[in-house]
Amino acid sequence: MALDCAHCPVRESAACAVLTEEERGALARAGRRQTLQKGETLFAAGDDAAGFATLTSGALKVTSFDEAGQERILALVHPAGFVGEMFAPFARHDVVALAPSELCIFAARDIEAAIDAHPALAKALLRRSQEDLHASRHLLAISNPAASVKSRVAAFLYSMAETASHSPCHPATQFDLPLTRGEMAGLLGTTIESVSRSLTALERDGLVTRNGARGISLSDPARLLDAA
Amino acid sequence: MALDCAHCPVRESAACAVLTEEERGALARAGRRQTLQKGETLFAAGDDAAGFATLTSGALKVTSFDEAGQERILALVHPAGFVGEMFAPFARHDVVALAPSELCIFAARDIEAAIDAHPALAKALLRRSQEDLHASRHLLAISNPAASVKSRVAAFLYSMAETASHSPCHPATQFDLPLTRGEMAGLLGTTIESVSRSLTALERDGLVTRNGARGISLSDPARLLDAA
DNA sequence: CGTGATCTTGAAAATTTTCAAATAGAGTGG
DNA sequence: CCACTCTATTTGAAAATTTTCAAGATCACG
Repeated sequence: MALDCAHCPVRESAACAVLTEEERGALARAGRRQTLQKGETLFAAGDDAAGFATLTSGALKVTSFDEAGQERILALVHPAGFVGEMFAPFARHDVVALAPSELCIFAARDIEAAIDAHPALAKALLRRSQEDLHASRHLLAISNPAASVKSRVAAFLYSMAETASHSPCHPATQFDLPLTRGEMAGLLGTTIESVSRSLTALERDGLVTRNGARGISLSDPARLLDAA
Repeated sequence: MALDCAHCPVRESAACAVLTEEERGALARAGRRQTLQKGETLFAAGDDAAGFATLTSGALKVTSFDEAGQERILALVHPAGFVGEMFAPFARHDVVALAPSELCIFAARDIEAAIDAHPALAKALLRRSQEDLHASRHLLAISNPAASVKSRVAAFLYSMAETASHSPCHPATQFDLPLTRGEMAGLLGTTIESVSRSLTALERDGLVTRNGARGISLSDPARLLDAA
């Protein structure tokens, strides 16, 4: 399906927002729209012709598998996020939909041509890449094995509260987790059971209220940050 | 001290290599050379006027501290690497020399002007940022708390063997660790003692030979990757 | 309302950390 | 050049955390 930027929910915030109408139109003609069901794979590690994509709705995970076949989630991608390994000859990680998702996908050569043709796009992608780098380092910090599982879960909940919030400075006090227990375990480097026990403990401490398996309420999100 | 690109050891590989002689000269006049002793801080978290730097020799670490004051190493920077948080209003992490180091440093506004003036520079920085992102995700994968400390140490040694090698595809079989046990622990999210015990165990398994505290020999580096 | 999947809880087993002490190394001043 | 001292590393044993294995409890949905 061709792209229709006029109705794109992330037209203000995605990297392509820096282009003029005409430039964006030209890029849009090169790309196409794709829908993914929960669990479907966008790119698989080893693909040598993987392209690039901007997520317009839904959520993705970037994952790797260790020798034992254990999945580790390396990144979450939210709407307006951009995925694809620029300058790498093939994809090094799997990218899978966490929820029903819509994307604009582009062939590698089209993105490269657009970068060369539109300096503003290169700069916008640089900005986004730096944000991804920061997010990756943040995940590295909150998944520190030296910290207890409980504090890792608490730090993750705080991050999710920030992500769920639409105001930039204040975390949301109520939201639904986009991940299963197993995915949270894969992100934090622990087990389903330990995540579950940590949530129970945080609830017992009065830091969190659970509404079903996915719903989270936080009366004072900041207190999560100094949870043991 | 002013910059002298003609004798720069990374003039072929750093981001500025994509500039013409004249462009690079102009940028060089805006920057200056700085030397750091081991342990000295280049940028500190919270600095609001942190700039940017290309490392020409030595090694740096990018670190954060958790609430308990525990250091976590988020990244290692090698020669030709570029540090500085573009698009962020202040530095979010500390950057400290692991060894005597030399750098070219630039003010934020000069780099921003150069990005706008030279599209090739924006593209080169985008490439480098993507490499940093990949390195960060690789660290996330090898420091997975779900894996045993021994396998994390083994994966780290393999990474260091790749870094130490000057041929792109084959890891070095002999090299010196640039990190103390404490720094390795901070990188892998464990303790000094556990790192030490893991090295002893890997040596007992015949995967590694130690020469003093820092020297490492690997008869078959690839075997490290499936070390339990 | 089943039914399968996801989540929670319990108790034993395993790993890792902590605390304590011994050893090895690097640098210094005699 | 050697003894000394300070730091970094290794090793040991107990304590703590986490994982594993095994059931239950809940939830989403057809």
